[in-house]
Amino acid sequence: MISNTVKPVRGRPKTLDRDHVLDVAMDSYWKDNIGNLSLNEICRRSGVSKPGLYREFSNEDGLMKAVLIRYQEQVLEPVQQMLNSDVPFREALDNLISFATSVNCHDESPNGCLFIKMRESRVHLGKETQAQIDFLEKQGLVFFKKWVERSKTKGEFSVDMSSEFVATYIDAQLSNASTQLARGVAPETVKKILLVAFSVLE
Amino acid sequence: MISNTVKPVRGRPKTLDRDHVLDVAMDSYWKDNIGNLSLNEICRRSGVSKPGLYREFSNEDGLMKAVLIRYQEQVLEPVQQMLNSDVPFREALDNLISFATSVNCHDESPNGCLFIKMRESRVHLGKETQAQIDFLEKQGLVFFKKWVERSKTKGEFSVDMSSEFVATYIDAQLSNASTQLARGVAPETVKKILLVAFSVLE
DNA sequence: AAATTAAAATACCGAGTGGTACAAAATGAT
DNA sequence: ATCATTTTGTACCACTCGGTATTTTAATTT
Repeated sequence: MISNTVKPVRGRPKTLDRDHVLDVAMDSYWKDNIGNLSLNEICRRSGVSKPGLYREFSNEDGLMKAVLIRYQEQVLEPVQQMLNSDVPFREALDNLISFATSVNCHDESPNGCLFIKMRESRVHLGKETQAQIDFLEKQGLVFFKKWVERSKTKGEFSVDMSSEFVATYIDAQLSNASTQLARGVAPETVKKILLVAFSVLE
Repeated sequence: MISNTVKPVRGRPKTLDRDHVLDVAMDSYWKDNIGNLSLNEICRRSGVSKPGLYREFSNEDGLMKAVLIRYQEQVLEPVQQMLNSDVPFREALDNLISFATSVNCHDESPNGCLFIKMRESRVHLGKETQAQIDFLEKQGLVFFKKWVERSKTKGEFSVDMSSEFVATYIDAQLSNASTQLARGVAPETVKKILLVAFSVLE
């Protein structure tokens, strides 16, 4: 948050609100089809001129990467912190299910996890965005793995599976839930499926 | 397959090979991002002029619907027939896993199920295609449900879940597998995940 | 041979894309 | 007041999209 407080000594004062643009862009990518969502549309929605957007984010790739970083900070990090706390495994798993199936938006529109959504269309995004996706994926898997390992040492997890695989399995099931929510499947149904899929972990 | 044998009495003879266009289109939609794949590109790949394609399929929506129907006939139907046979539940489930994780293409490129891929981007497709997707989805769920019910009466399936939910669960897991394959996850990993996810069904 | 019929492809349409050149505007420094 | 500096937005670029009007070509019928 240091970026917006530094003011240049001379020149026309900046009016572009970086955070506002990122909010609008994040919301847009989240709700609409990423591939069909143009920069023009984001400019329209955020009330920013196209050159202004390019000056701030270089190009579409830069904007998407910035959106992903913001998403990590605002949405993913709290979940990871929850996993890092001393919540018992089963309870943390339930929290995870709640996170994954919570309808996070005030209005209608599709839901799901923006990161997973972008990961699914990874190949068609820019290089910077791809790298950020890969980074978040790797980081997420490491988090899951460490969490499982900690739970094993605490004796809360005794299924005979490698922590690595369990992390992959959880990631897969959460991805599935996100995809289904985005498709419009009822959250209760998604929740039921997650419960059954995770029932093998105890 | 009657469509191509009827020959008009007069006029310039037809040279457009409908099946060839459908093959190319199916392959293209399967491997590439559907949203980024233009009719121009399909014309280029199939060696057909654009008006030719429009004469045959009316528009993009018509082509996609035709592709979906072809996919159902060529890929989905054999699977459903397998489920309709008297194969024991567990064996049929294993077959299903094999189907879902088989790398079906000669060359590199992404894999997965085209139907599931199109279902995921349903909202952005044409009306006819949407209707076809809905039809195939409903039909698939009915198939799964009947299969589970038959297995229950045969005593091969004794888990306490409604056949309806089991059908939904299986559909969800297969969708997940398809999405992962399309994303480039190793088929063996996908297979492992499916095995674990389906282990609750026995 | 002429007329009819149908399918062929070229060449175009308006709209939208990601991206940029450029001049007006707004400030501080001289 | 003028200059230097920075941000602003208009207006444009080449390109691609889905879709079509139009003319040419190849066959049968008369």
